[in-house]
Amino acid sequence: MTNNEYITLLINHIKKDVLLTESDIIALTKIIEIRELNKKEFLIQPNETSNSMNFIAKGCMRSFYLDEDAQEHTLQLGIEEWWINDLYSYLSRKKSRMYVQALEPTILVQLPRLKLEQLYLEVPAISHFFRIKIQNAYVAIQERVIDSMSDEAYDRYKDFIKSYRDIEQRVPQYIIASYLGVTPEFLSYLRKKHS
Amino acid sequence: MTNNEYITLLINHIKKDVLLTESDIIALTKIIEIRELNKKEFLIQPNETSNSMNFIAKGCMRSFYLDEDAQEHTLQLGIEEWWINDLYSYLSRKKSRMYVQALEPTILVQLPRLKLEQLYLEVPAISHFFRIKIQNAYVAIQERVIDSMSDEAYDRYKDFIKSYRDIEQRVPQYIIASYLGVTPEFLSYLRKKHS
DNA sequence: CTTCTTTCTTAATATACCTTAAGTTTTTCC
DNA sequence: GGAAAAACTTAAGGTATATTAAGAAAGAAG
Repeated sequence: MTNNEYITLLINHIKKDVLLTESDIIALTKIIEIRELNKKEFLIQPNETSNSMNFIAKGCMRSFYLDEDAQEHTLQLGIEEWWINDLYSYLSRKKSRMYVQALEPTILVQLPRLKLEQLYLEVPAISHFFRIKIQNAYVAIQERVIDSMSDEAYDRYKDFIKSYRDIEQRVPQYIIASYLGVTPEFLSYLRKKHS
Repeated sequence: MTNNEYITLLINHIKKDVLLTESDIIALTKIIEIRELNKKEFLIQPNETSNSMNFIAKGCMRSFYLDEDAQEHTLQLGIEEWWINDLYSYLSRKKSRMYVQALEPTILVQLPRLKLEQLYLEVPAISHFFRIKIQNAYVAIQERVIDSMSDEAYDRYKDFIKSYRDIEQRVPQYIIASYLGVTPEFLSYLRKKHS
């Protein structure tokens, strides 16, 4: 795929939620940056600040953090046409405590914050689009709090598969375990027991 | 306290984050509604839709939901000068699955959504203020996901006390237990063990 | 194709947390 | 102030999940 095709993917994605005129699209296209990541490469690391919105045009990404015992906890996963970020750092402009990492060779369509905020003034539809996205992110994370309170790990695993059907096949089990908050050994045990 | 004092409390609260002119304050005041709740009374119940932003002028509130086993899970707590809501329902305009309940006799300063959205057009500072609030809510809930992944319940309890120092004394232990995701018996055991 | 590395599984032992039940303390309300 | 209700504690026995360690399978690299 060419860069233009990646940009078209983003534009069609946005058009699912809001109307864009030709001039909106031109203004949007002007601020786009394409970023390629190798497998395992980091987009964001602790103490960096997120300065862009990142649309996955190709590949697979995750965000995670390390606890005091250096255990990984995966917070978010994404594949083609999902957004990935440390939204905390992006919104608050504070330093991230997280890693955002490519799990496969990945191509991102990026919108840098400063230019994007300028664009909001010119193209209200884009502002509206991101308001919706941030609301959805809020809803999703609240869903995650609720799911994580279901103390049966197998129920959480079923919830995970429901929300991430397409992703489950593409990421290693140990990352799913770190998303669910169990050890890989226990996830392996659960999968055997219920199959 | 009189209604005017409750309104002043809200205005001063907003002024901590954004500048308000006299005419902004007048426009804001026009849309305000005061709501009194008895102890244990519900502001929101499942299948209702949240249609206002709710500022606690006096009292103590919580939001919680019931899981399939009818267990309560407390998601948010708040006292004077905190906001309480099912922000999911408010933002998405969908039916809530949660309860929002007064834990003490409570007085809310409410801003109804339709009028508030009109006000955003007239008074950008108010729009800006709520953008900040919703970003903060996002940050807080992400914090909560991260905290809830610390699998040592006593660590979560210490985190809870750090973020809710003023609230801990005012709410029953069993609600704290339902916030932490443990049984009241186990919380009681932990408190004894670590004291 | 072969070797090295990463990921996944199995199983034994250990522990955090739950369930139940009963007793105690605190709060509510007439 | 006293009775009833609500909240808190204690303890015994049970279950879900962690830890450790070792081997098997799958993937990456030369």
